[in-house]
Amino acid sequence: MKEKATSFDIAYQAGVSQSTVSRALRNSPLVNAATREKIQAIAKELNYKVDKNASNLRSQQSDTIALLLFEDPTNDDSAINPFFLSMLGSITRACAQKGYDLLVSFQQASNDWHADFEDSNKADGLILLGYGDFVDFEEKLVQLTEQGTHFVRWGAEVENLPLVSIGCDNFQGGKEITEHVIAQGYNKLAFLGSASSHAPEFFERYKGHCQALTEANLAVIDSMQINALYTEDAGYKAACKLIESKQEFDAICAASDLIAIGAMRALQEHGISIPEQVAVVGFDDIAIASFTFPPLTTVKQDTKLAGELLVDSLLDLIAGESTKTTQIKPELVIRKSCGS
Amino acid sequence: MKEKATSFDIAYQAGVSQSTVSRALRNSPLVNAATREKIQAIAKELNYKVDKNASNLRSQQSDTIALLLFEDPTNDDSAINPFFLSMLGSITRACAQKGYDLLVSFQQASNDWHADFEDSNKADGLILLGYGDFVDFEEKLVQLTEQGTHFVRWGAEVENLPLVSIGCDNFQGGKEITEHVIAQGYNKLAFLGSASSHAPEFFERYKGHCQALTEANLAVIDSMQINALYTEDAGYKAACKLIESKQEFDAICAASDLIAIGAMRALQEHGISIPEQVAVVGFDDIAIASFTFPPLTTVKQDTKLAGELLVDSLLDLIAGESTKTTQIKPELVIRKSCGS
DNA sequence: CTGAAAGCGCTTACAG
DNA sequence: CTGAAAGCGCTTACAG
Repeated sequence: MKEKATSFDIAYQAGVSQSTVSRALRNSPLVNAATREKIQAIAKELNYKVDKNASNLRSQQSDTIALLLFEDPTNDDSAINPFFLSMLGSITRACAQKGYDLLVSFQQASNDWHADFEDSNKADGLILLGYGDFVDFEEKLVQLTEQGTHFVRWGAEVENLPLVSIGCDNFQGGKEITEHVIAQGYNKLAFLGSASSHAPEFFERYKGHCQALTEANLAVIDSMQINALYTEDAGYKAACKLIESKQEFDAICAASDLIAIGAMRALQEHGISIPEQVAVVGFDDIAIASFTFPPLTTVKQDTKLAGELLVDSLLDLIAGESTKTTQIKPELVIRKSCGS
Repeated sequence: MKEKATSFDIAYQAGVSQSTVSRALRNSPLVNAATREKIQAIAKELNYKVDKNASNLRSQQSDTIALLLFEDPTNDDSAINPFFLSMLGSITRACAQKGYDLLVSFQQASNDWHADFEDSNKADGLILLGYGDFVDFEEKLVQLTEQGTHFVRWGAEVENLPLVSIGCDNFQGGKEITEHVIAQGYNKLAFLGSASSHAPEFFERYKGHCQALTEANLAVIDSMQINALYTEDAGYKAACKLIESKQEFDAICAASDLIAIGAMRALQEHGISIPEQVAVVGFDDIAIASFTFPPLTTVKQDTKLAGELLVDSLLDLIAGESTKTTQIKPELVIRKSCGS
């Protein structure tokens, strides 16, 4: 391995000062065009790259964003939730487009994550992504805000907290899909998914669900809401519980696609046909949803748009401009798991 | 926002020198236990974090790995290949376990990527991931090697090149699944996927496929191999081409799950039943594979293991130790798309 | 066990 | 348009 060239080496070869090299390499208009070209040619020849550590140290910015992905700690070793994986993909792209590097890091909600990347100057700002018990989070988010850390998060809006969030209009999504289910002629609907402020997204979806029920003059029955968090397995178990409860139901609204897929598995094992006997709908529109049998009717959250909004908002924040919390419009995706 | 504390602030408060602070914070045994604790307490109170740019600059290492993901440029804006997304997930986890940060970056094969991250000292080493025209790559890989860059790549081994690669035994995988297809009673097999050194993984799978054919005394018919690269759409088109060619076939071996899924769509549109009239098998075992209809028989590449091997090998390289190219054993996953 | 000092490789006022 | 110099915040010989 050759020794790495520094700006001094280039300066020496070009017969100019190191300052001029630095300027030329950053296309400063303060430098003579001919000199600049000469310097850049030498830099290329020497395979010179600016040392990011040095330049970041000096300029106190890193052109890097850190993405903190919070994982369900119960879900220790299996695959990442496909929805977040998809978000990760779109955020990566959005960063690349803006010329930012992306540092990806998994976190447990319990960790000391709230004061790491930006404080250590490795990143100019943070994107927070992931489900998790929101109540546990809240305190740390407040702390982040107080420290003046630049960050945005994916998720439901939080009252009384000046956080910048990008999220889906979960209430509206939950309402629309429930309306669709009802319009298909089903009227004994169960909801699979937690409904508490610990999981605000699910809670909002549930509230939308209830609203649609009420507007259709259907009763909201507490025992028809069964807790389930995040995973296919949780959906499977919740559906089994529902079946065992002997309550009558002809439709399942799941708080996520993964839960819906687990519920479908439970129904199929019990010989219940979808959608003839029981309709199933999900939420997210992960890639898998179009390949289930029958294909899953669901609510699409546009991850591409979400990734772009997240990155754009964060960059605004870093630039000292103001941004606002934005909600993405959910979009009904009708396939075969609910009615014709 | 409070001013960020530096090691000098801590030194001042603790009544020691800045050198001692630096030592204490890195748990150097050279420092008195009581002093160390005092310093660490103050650091915590001040919310002090070591400035990574400064420490990296000084120590010339970053504890960061860069993951370069090469994308099929034809596939400009759609989702990332689910297989690579899954690899990304497992690499992220593996890095976290080793205490390394992960910088993720999308690249076009044509870019000047081969001399960026490590040379700019943002990362200690690189992981290269992605399909792409391998012939175009080769030259850059040679260059990387010459520069002494630490890197490992996911993919087929390359003859005559001293690269560290982690890959699947594609030949063996292609052979085994073809044997399975034949064992199910099919004997007019088509192969959907490119078969040239531009896509070495697919090529190896095809060679394994041919080997199995030959061992079963079945003829290898060139026109039964149809080019297709990476996407579901490519698989769809290739299958249509096969159907239009009027050749008789009773099984499709696809070079990847995505291609297989596209092929299934084409068959279904033509009213051909799977697996009764035509069997379909894939390669990769992406998450979607178990949800297709019928569920896809395929070859699993263990992405979790792959991610760990990739990271471990790279860290060995960075540490100056030797590593070797490793092949992961493919594993047959039998579902319903091929025989009972 | 501790401190004074050098230096990692840049960027950026400042002076010309 | 260019150069000499300071300094970003650490780590690490060196000396004690």
